[in-house]
Amino acid sequence: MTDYIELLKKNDLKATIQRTGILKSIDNAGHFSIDEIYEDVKEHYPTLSLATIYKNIILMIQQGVIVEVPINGEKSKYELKKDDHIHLICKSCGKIKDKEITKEKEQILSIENFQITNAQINLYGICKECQSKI
Amino acid sequence: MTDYIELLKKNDLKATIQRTGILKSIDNAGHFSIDEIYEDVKEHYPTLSLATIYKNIILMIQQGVIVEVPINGEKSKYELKKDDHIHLICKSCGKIKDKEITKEKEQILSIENFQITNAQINLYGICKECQSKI
DNA sequence: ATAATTGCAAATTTTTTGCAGGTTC
DNA sequence: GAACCTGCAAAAAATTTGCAATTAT
Repeated sequence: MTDYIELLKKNDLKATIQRTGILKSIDNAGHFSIDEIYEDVKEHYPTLSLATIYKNIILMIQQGVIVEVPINGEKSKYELKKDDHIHLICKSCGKIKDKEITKEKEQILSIENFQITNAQINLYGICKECQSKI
Repeated sequence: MTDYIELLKKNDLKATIQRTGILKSIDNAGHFSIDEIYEDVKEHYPTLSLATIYKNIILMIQQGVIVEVPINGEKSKYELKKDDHIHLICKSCGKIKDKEITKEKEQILSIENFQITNAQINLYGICKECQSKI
């Protein structure tokens, strides 16, 4: 259970209840879109406005607290920043699972003459659960 | 030089001049956003409307002619569909380069219990040219 | 106390839609 | 000739902005 107040302050952002709420929501879900965050946080905090979410998503990305996860054909989702990892995106149920990037894989991805700062790897397909539903 | 008329027909789409124009524009540029396509095609075809581009991008993705390339913090770009490959996206100049995924790399990316249909790999960083500009 | 943040409403931007006229096969 | 496509204008959806009141440090 992350301390969101600490996380915000560490990144030069004031710890408002809206921000901790947004972070908690994203963290619980793993990956959440703006609208999903809005619906979720509003439950506990009905006065929250969409504008506040938009402003804060931008800020928190700038400060490196969260990261955008663009998804084909959908609105982007957001996740807490952590080490680069692979997203397994199920085209059937829509769930997103994280998978660690091993040293081996990292090695393979490295490329001459290009200084990589961060990787974004989305693998689209059918997850185990959906495979067995056939 | 691809035959866009053939490409469209093969994928059950009528070969209109707007569609071949859009495809040519994307193909020349490698990766283009809706707005970039619009500005580009309008040069030769001033009556083209944005609505037509939107409609056709959706259709051509459905038919597998083109593919969406989502970019962090920007509007998506689109490219002609081809074998999965890596996008090297320079954070300094914005240029996108394609890099082939070899069979061995593909092997290594494969994951148990997940049936991959397509991969989307974006590596963000600084390209060779921008590195030497320092 | 100060500077930053919120939430509202309005403005802007982006995307979608309906439809009459035109085009492709 | 039938089915499909285009471009327009209008509608809807998504995002940004300005500002007065509130809140965090």
